[in-house]
Amino acid sequence: MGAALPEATGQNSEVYVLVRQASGGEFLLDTLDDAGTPIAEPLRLSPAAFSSFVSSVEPSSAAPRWVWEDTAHVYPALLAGGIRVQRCHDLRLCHVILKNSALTATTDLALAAPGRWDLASSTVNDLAEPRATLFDFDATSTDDGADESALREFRRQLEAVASAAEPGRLRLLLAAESAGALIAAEMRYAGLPWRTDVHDLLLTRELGTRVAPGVRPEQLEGLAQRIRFELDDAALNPDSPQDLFKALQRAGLAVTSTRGWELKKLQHPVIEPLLQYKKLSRLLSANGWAWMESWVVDGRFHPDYVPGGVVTGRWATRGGGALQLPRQIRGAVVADDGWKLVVADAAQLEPRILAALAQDPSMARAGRGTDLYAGIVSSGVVETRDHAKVAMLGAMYGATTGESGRLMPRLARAYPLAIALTESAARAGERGEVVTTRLGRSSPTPPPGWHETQARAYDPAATGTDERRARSQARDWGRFTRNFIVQGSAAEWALCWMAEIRRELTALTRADVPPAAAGEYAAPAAASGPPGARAPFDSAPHLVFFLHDEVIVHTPAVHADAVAHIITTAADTAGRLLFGDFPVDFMLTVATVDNYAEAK
DNA sequence: TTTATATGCGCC
DNA sequence: AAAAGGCGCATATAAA
Repeated sequence: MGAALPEATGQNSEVYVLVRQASGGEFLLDTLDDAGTPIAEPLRLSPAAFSSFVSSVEPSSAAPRWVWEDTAHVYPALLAGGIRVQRCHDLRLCHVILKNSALTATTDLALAAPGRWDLASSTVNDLAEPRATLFDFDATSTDDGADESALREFRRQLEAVASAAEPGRLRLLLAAESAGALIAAEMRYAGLPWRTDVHDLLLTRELGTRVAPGVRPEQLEGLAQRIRFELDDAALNPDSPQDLFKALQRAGLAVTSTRGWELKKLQHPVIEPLLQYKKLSRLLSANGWAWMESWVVDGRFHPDYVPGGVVTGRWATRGGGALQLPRQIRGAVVADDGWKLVVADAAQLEPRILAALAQDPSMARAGRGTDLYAGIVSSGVVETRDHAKVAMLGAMYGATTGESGRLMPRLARAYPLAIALTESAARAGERGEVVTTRLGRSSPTPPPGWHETQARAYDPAATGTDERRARSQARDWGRFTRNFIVQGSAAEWALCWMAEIRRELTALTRADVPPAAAGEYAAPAAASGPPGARAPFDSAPHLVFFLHDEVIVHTPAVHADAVAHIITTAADTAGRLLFGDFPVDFMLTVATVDNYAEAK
């Protein structure tokens, strides 16, 4: 195992190691400079030798940036061997960004026909099990002659960034997106500590004792009986929207659906038990005992995050619903003995992002050192915090009616730059144009048929219906682009925040764990925590949960204060990375707790 | 019987 | 009064 990495050749240059998997399962490694030029002999390694190689260069400061097609494909196997990497470049995720970005619109990469790099990530199967090889990574060309090899793709990506309008921003975005992929794999591997006994207790208190699948628990059955009595329908199945709708009509209730928010407005003895039934029924079906059985393993919930799964750059999930974990059951998230959860939430993240995007000094000032909505109130813009909040949401989502629409003009007077930015993003969308986030992620083009509908409204023969349809469709897309720049830029801030947290957490305890000697691949030590604790996450603080603007770090109690400090500092760093010296605060609420329900 | 769509509600 | 921007998931129901 004598292959050492060459020294970096300059201050700003980076050493990349492109990792490809050959059809036989062997790994092909190319050491490249930041132009994609080989600077060492390629290596061909067995899977074990590959793990050994990675662990021999990590976590040294001389470790390269690993370049691979799909983090979710390669990284779980390394983690299963107790090996983490510091940095990577996820070709598939970066391809999507560069292909769509307005900043790289004229590059070869953006102009190329769709190929295999445009395929969505395939699903990952078992934890820590690498998937079957999907592509022959030895192949350098496809039938149409296009060279789609990983090396060629990587070079095209480097070239696209280098010739982009804002290469610095894109470099940061690609690094952050790739760090997100590492974090997602690590969080899934480590898992969120989950007490099934506490979960069961919460369920039993709400629903009654546990019953077999398909059987209505006691509390739900009682509510169903009350609903049947109040609607005078002994055979009613409250789980059937159709049946329920008819029964409500028969009882003289003028409803157009069975949605909760519509029922809430009505006065009738059935409403209270019905709303309660819906609430409990949701708990049972979404996060009941069946969910517990299939998603909690050895005291850990393993959320399956999908980085970049949403057009705006937000993450999605695939099974398990980690991004919709209801408040009702957060008490089951309990730190291990001797450990703590540090729960941090970015307060009013999106308005602060908007203030910074628009470089609006007044809005930035409203959020300085305080709750931003309170700051808007104390500036005399509106009377209450609720009004401030609903007005801001309206500005970012495009409300035109209701209370939110009424308050908007006052917001526009107080914060002209911020509101002008949201309006200009909306107008761009209405014209069918693309908008771009702070770091360079661009919105998709309107859906098929959109332009045709717009064109039809300008035809001399256009009817009123044509015009109304076109106007409504244009406004819909304008609301999307208006929100895109804020939500997408907030997602970028969150990625930078998490990447900083991860980096600093690693540094915090690195001294505790001596790096393996070069060429020696140490088997992971036996886990010291509960059965579900997995090395290397059984001894050091690590991220376990992410929810758009919120993170949870599971940490040995002795490190909790240091972790809280790292999280707070990382928020400032993320703000500077995106917005330089523009003076906007990114405030956090940070709580060190034993269980998630205690936070907030 | 299996597969696709609709509904309703959870999260930010 | 209505119910915004982004989603995922379970269940019921319709279609194949």
